[in-house]
Amino acid sequence: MVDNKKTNTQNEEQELSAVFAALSDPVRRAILNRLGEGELLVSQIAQPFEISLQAVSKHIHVLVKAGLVVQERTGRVSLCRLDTGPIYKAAIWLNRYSKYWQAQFDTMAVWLDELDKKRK
Amino acid sequence: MVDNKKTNTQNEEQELSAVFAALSDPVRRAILNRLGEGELLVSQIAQPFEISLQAVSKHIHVLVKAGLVVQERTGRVSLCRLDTGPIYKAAIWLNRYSKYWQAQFDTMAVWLDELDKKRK
DNA sequence: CTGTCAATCAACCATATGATTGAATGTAAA
DNA sequence: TTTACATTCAATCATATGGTTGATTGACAG
Repeated sequence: MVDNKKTNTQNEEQELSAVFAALSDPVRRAILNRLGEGELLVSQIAQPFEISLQAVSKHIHVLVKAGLVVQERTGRVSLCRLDTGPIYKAAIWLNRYSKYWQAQFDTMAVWLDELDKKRK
Repeated sequence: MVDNKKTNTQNEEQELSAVFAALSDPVRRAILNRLGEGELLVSQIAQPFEISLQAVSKHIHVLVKAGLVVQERTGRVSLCRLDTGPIYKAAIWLNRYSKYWQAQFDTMAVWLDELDKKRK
């Protein structure tokens, strides 16, 4: 098996790109939010959206390819659930900027307040 | 000033989309990495890349639009530095999945080990 | 002034993305 | 064994993205 450090790094880079790209779409983030509350069928995921079922199915596929969602087909339905392994890596990458977070901590505090207000 | 809760949420969503989209490109992540070590001119940022200066300039512009980089033009040069405020929001968003992190903590530990090995 | 140089603007191109509609697949129910 | 239903596949379309090259802007040096 040919697999050196450089190749690994490239794979990590690609994986990171796929995760961030998957998270860059509001529909996909909404799907992840709903899956955070429990497993759902494709049709259940699609229900609240105004776009077609096929479009939602494609979004789910993007999430699966990025490793954020696992799909398990039993019979004619397909259960989807979170698989947040790769999100670790994204979070870890973001954490490398933590020293800057400290410097601008007030900004974050303000934003957290706003977020709390919205959730009431 | 017309600005209701729904509009705010949409703005937050768009901002989050812009941040994640900006982070989804390996060149832009590399730029952020380098800026993490200090301020740099556009030409200095472009130097290690094989793509054209114009392409790098466009990448920087994407980072500026996402609010991750601030560009300050003095004379004919343009200093770039990190502005990680919006990264807070991305990190906070990711943290909503922290309960899943706990469940799969072993996976993260393994990945962190690999990361350490790479940095040696 | 005039030429040089950092950076951006502009036009263009190839490919990727997100959506649609219609057909196909395959399981469950009648 | 039909029929209905959940999901995916396929073809198509409009727009976004990332790259190129060439022209433009605007500050500094000779």
